[in-house]
Amino acid sequence: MSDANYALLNKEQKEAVFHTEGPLLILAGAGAGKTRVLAYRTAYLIEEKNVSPWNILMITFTNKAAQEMRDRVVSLVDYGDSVWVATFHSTCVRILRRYIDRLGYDSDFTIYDTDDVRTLIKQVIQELDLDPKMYKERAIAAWISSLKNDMITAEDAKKDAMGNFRAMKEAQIYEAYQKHCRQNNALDFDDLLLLTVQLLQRNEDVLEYYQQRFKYIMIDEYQDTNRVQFEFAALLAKKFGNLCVVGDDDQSIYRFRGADIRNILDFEKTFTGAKVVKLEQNYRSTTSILDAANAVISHNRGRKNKHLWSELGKGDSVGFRQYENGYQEAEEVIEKIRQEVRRGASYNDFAILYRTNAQSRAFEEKCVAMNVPYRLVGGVNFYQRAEIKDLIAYLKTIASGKDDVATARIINVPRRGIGKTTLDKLRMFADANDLSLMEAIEHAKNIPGIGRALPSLQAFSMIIEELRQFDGDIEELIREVIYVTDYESVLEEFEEEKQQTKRENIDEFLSKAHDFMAGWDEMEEPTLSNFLEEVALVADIDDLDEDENRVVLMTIHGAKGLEFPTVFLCGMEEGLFPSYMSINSGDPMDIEEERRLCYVGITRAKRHLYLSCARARTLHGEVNYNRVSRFIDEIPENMLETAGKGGKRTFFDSERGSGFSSGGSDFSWNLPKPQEKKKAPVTSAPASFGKDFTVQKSDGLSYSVGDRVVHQRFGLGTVKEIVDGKKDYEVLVDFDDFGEKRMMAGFAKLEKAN
DNA sequence: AGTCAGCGAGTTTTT
DNA sequence: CTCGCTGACT
Repeated sequence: MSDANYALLNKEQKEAVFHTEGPLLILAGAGAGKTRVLAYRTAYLIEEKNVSPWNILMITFTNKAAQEMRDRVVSLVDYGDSVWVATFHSTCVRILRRYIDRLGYDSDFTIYDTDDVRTLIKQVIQELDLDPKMYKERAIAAWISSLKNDMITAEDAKKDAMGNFRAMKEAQIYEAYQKHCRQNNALDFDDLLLLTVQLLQRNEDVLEYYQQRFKYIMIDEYQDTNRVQFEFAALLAKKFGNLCVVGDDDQSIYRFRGADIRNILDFEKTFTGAKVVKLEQNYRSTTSILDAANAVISHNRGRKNKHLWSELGKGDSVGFRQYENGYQEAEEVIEKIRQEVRRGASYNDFAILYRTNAQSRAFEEKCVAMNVPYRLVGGVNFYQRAEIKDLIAYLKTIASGKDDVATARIINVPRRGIGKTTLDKLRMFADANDLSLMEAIEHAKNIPGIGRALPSLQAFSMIIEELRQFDGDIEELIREVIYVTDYESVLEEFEEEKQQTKRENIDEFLSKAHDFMAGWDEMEEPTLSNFLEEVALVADIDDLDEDENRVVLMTIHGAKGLEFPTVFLCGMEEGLFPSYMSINSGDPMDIEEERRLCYVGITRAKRHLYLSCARARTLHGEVNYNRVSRFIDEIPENMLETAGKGGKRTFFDSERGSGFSSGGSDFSWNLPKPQEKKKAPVTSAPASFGKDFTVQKSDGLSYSVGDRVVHQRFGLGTVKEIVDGKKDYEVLVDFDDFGEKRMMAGFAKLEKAN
């Protein structure tokens, strides 16, 4: 009947699963099976305790984790898909969409990412006539975020700032920023949580409704919750008290983002009578790897005492190498991977982890050069790329027009001769008449002194109006935006290679829109604002597909919650990891956080762990000479396999037998001697890197008027007309099932049908 | 009024 | 090295 087999659980796991009533803290070490415990606990509640799936709330940090959890629960128990599994942020959005009018916002609010926030703050600083050198939007944004995380409002900040000039100015920026957000009907990430808590606090009926609905609440990664998140959970759980949190204080790595480790450390104090279960058996890693992890983390103070152990045997020793520079490090790591693949390993057995995104470049270059397929996670978030943000800004403006940040972004993209002066006038006019920027544009002819810009503004206004009338799905709408705005001309300003990347990104964006439309039956409705919301709340990690046969490159932060057979932890250098910032801050807690990060990195490895660093590293065009990281020193020497007696100096092809291997493993660190190495046979690496895409050169098309062509989405059709545009062809196709469509050849991916 | 070129400054991790 | 801004030019 049930697929949940509770006998598979160990003693502690059972304890956690069967303890359903009252507050419960599950301290789950890395790889101790917490996802399984949460999924089983949910199944148990539904099957054995007759709890309705509808009454269960599970909160995770990423959409990916939520999806995995949902899949797990669905596979275990009937009606598992009725359990509310979501991230903090999307949970809050869902609540706010329904009730935010109680706080004076419209329910079609847009969501600001960090970029939008900075743009707006910069604008506010200007408006307040403050020196941008003194007040940097980056720092102010971080400051406002941390206040919001601690539930401190602008009014509170102003009170606290009394008598302090600078603090007063900063509080004013906060206040003005918040005012603009409200005018633009926009919420930043922190608002999503903060406003939800305020909503619940101020509206007894809403609170009552959700308390009643979520009788059982579970929160994953509890060590990374901040003050608002804590408040949100505590508020919802207050009525029934069934709050189950899972976390590991040793894996708390988001203090910089406001996470408060005390949430987990003080759980028992806050929720009196809480039961605590410790999961210390690790099912992921070998003892060698766990020993190294334990050795490092034991240097931290103020942690809950626990000791991970494993039954998986000793396994290979942890390897360590110091290379001359970052390029060499990258080359040898990639070469090692190639070697292992030749011996039967798969590319997706490997992850290359590093502290900062800047380190990814060397690895990427070597992957390309050495024909190793890879997947880069992180860096600049896909949706933050300029061309994508432009298109999103168009969509936002089309959808509501209240978001001035979006409108201002695209008002002159492509160039329409609407410059700073005109923008300033528009802003003044909008401000004086209580209009949005878009509304001001629509009334441009009433603005005195608008001068030559008037025709351009009217043209812009027409374009937006036209797009608002457009009848079609989101993917088609985006194509239409590109077409009617002549977005091509924006791309053409860049050099060939960059254009290429940008086109790929736009293609990917189109296919995401397509997927969104295709998958809509699972969601409420495929509206534009739903699409924009989804787009705002995705994290890089969310679309990592572990089944893809590629080496994964990402930061250690990104790797939390994941596991790989072989992990390369690179850049183990003082100043890089731990970071320069954390060493210089003077706050020992900063170093402790770095140490926890190191612990997270180490514990991602299942079978093989290779640590490495470089003597010299080029960063922003400057060469730095770094000492070996203190974290390496914290691992007893006998636990590390270094190369030769010179140890840390040598590369892995030094002497025979001095390689990274030990314990009779079939993996070894020995490489071919340099001369053999020159032209290693090309492996079976698929010749695809990064994203898949088809290139459609604009010189010459494979089809002509009258030809039958196939479109990815619209199927078969007949080419009616081809117009030679500036750089791309504009093609008119009469599709059998969809009628006539006009499209840019570069984006349409049309193929001649036979 | 808008655009372009040259100069200076800044760079941890991200829902 | 790349982004963003200031100041000169069209």
